[in-house]
Amino acid sequence: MPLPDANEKPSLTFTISELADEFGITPRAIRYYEECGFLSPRRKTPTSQRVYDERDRARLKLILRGKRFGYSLAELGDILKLYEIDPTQGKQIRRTLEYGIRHIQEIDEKIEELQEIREEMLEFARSFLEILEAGKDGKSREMRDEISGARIIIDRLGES
Amino acid sequence: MPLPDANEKPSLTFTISELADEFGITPRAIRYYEECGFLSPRRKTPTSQRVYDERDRARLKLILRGKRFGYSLAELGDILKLYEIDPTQGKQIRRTLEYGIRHIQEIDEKIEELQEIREEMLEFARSFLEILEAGKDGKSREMRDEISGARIIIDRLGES
DNA sequence: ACTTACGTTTACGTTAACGTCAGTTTTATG
DNA sequence: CATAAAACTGACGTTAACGTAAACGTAAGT
Repeated sequence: MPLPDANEKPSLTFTISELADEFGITPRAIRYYEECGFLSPRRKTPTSQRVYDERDRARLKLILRGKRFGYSLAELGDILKLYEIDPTQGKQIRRTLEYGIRHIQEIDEKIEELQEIREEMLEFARSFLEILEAGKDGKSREMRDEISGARIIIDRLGES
Repeated sequence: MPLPDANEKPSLTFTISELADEFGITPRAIRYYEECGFLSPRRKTPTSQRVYDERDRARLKLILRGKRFGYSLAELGDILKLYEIDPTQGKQIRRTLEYGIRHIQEIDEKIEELQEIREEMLEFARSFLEILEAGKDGKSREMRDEISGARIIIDRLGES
């Protein structure tokens, strides 16, 4: 008598609107990503509801993260492929690894650029603030408090 | 007799296609940004050629940089406004400064997120590489060289 | 002055990434 | 079992961000 396997993966699953709510998007968007071939949730019958598992969720998260950094869905397709390859299939392995490394280097460049932008913004805010501080004598008490509050925040931001 | 002012700013100027070439975009795109109100190059007559100066160039650079990080032109509009305000106009100053600070904090969040992604990618590449190394006995000399080359690169990427 | 390359405006075309119905079918619940 | 809530499948609509073509003016070299 085959007992029901107690070792069944408890792997949680999600409905389409659960994921949509969690990530602040619409079900339509999720279906669209499937149209593009980026997701392939299970179904009991070909017409029944989509069942998303952790893996699907992770992929969706990746997609949305990529979008926040300005990647188009087409570009994200390439990145997603990285997570699909079976490394025992020793054929395109080299290309895959190279692509992965290049991708990491791209990320490094983005980080550097962001740090430059950060410095610029900070510089801008500082000079802005200096002008404010120079003319604060004529200002109200309230205004002077605002200014010194901003000074504290900006100084703190300048430390990291 | 007014002499021609020898102190004229040598400020370099650019044509539309000079900028387009430099940044790898089309003149059409640059005109479009002007349509959106993000650029306002000088002209000798209202119908003659556009003359871009350093300031215009800087703004364009900012726009393109923003786009690379996933901002829409609409969002970039807000950021560009930051660079326009006259800080002697002590009215919306507080809002401006607050917006600037918030923007820096957003950048910090993006940097953090990128660092997380970087770690993930690196982790992925490492485990990928380990599988390769595990089965390298049966591989050709050439293949083994590839693998150890990748190992060096990935180890180096893991240090920073 | 002539040509040639570049610039300008106007206006319509295009593509990605969904939004928005409408009509139908599943799934959950009293 | 009924019925309401949620999902499904087309299919067409929309918006941002340009592309592209036509028709014309202008600046620069020969």
